[in-house]
Amino acid sequence: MTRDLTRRATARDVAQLAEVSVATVSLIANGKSAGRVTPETERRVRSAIEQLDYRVNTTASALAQGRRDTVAFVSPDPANPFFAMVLDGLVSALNESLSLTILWPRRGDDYDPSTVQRALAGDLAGLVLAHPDSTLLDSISPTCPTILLDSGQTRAGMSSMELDVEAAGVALADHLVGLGHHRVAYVGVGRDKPTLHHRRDALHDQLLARGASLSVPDLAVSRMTTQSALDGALVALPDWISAGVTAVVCADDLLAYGVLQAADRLGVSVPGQLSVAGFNDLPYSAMVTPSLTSVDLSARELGVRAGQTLNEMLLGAAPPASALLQARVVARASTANARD
Amino acid sequence: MTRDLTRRATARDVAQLAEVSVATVSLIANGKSAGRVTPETERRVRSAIEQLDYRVNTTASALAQGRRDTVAFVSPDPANPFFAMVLDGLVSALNESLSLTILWPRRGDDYDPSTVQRALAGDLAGLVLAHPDSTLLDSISPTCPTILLDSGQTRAGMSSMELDVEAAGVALADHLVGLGHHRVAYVGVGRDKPTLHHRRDALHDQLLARGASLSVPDLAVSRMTTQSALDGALVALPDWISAGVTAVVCADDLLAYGVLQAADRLGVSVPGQLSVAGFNDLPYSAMVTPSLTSVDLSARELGVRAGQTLNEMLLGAAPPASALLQARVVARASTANARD
DNA sequence: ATGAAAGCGCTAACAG
DNA sequence: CTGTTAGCGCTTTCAT
Repeated sequence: MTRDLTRRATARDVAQLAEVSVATVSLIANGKSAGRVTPETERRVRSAIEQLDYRVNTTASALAQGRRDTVAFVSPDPANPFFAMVLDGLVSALNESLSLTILWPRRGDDYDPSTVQRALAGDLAGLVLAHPDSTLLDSISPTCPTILLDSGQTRAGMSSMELDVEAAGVALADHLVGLGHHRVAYVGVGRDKPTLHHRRDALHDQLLARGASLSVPDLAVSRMTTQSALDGALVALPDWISAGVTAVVCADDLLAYGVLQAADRLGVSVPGQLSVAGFNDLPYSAMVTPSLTSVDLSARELGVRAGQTLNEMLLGAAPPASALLQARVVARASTANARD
Repeated sequence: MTRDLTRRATARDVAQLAEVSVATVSLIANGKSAGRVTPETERRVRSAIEQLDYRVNTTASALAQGRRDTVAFVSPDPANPFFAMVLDGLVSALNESLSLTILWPRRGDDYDPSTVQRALAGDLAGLVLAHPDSTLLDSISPTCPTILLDSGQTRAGMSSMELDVEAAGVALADHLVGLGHHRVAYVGVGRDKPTLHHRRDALHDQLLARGASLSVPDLAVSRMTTQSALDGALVALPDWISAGVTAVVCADDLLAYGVLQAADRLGVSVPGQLSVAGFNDLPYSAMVTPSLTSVDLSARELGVRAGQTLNEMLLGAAPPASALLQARVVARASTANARD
């Protein structure tokens, strides 16, 4: 893209100034001078480095060493705090020497093969795919250690890191049924995301096992946004109420915010008349929506584990078997009992 | 970091297979073959490329061209949605051929010179610094086009992109005084962030001009988090009330959430008894806190503009004068009048 | 202890 | 039209 703005000093410049060879400069610049270079020369070189503000060119260095040092993170939606949390974990866990580049879909809701191809075009040390579509996974073949995050599926040659949706289903069903809820509505997103289906199914199974159920047709909104859920819930809520629904579970807290908002507008009291719960506890849920029950899917932890795993794999460790992360229900203070 | 996992095919491999020279491969792989190569050779080469799953090594390519194609974004806190919004804008605006790498402080609240050094170590096409401390700015010298976001200051050789805090102060003061508020409290963060001081001062000036004022000592919390504001507000709120304060303005919506929460716990009704406002409208504020007034600082737009500016600078345009972005007050439906 | 030299994989003149 | 050649800036044997 750009060439040569205030050209940076090269190792040769330093070598010339310090009157040594580039090899020597290289050694010193990389801290490998231990007992291989006279203190005196070292001093000269360091001074030259400082004087010229020299820094090794990582591109050239990487090429010479045949080394890759960048990990790519691709996620569907930067606006969803879930991915910000994962990213946070990932960045903090990744080895210092690795740098992270992120890719998001240029436009639209979700990323497609071309987004991943953009990533794969660079030569990466590792690749982290958050919530990849199943069709997407079929269309790519990994060229570097690849980690699937919460994809709800596995693929040969890639490691998976899953949220423990089963356990979440158990915990949430326990919680809801324990409060006396039997008729539950579900709000999901109409996309082919295994993890989202999985959340729903796990919950449904557990509800059934406890004599409760998802007793009305799911509300499938088109986008994973609060607005989308608000619009949908404004329409669906009256039906739910008249069908005797006392609790609604959302595939994500973001959707739950919309439902809460709809309830507010329609004069449905939460949690008095209707309990609202969501998967994926967001950082604001606790502070802002005291009436919301969330299932903490440990998004940040997901990122941390992905980072650690990548560190290990890049050091030569074998790709681990799929890992499963714990989930737990965060029931807020004012969550009330169902009254029917 | 890593070497040689399933070695990728090189241009030479392709050349050998297709029985042409690497130069020809290079031309074709870069779409520069227009009328410079026989359809027949091109076909052979393309087939070889496909067969070997060849992709150009971006590291080598970048080195050969003396080109930099990565832009670094460094921000203090991944958990703050403000930066996620900026990032969103940045990614969507940046030229396709540029890739974005992000850096966050390894630990702690804010980034320091070492974080920026980590960025500068790579050779970057551009650098975007969000909310840099003033001391930090003094300690670095840019080696590539550098853009300061909402830093509240300028530096030679770097361009600045500011939120229009003055206008925000006017709008917010208009709004509050229009509702009858005269005694206002302020919640800030005890850090040396010019932009934050600036927000406060702009508001204060405008309040004074309208016969109102920040009539109690600021609450300066230690971290830019909801929890931090909650803790602080639990202590300060009673004092505010007894001092006749009817509105509180926070340096960020994140803090406002904490104040809202504190009000709830202390039985102070919002907006009946106390109006709460925050700078920097977050995506959830509208949905989740109908009683909060926010000043939309157009964070995403900030990222977009930074991206566009970078695109232009990398194409050779001169660094623009500091740009200023519009702000507007988002007053939610239930914002009530002050009653005193 | 230091330097010379051979690449890393690719691109960009320049020849033919 | 296609191949040859000379680097990009750095690392790394291997001599000296």
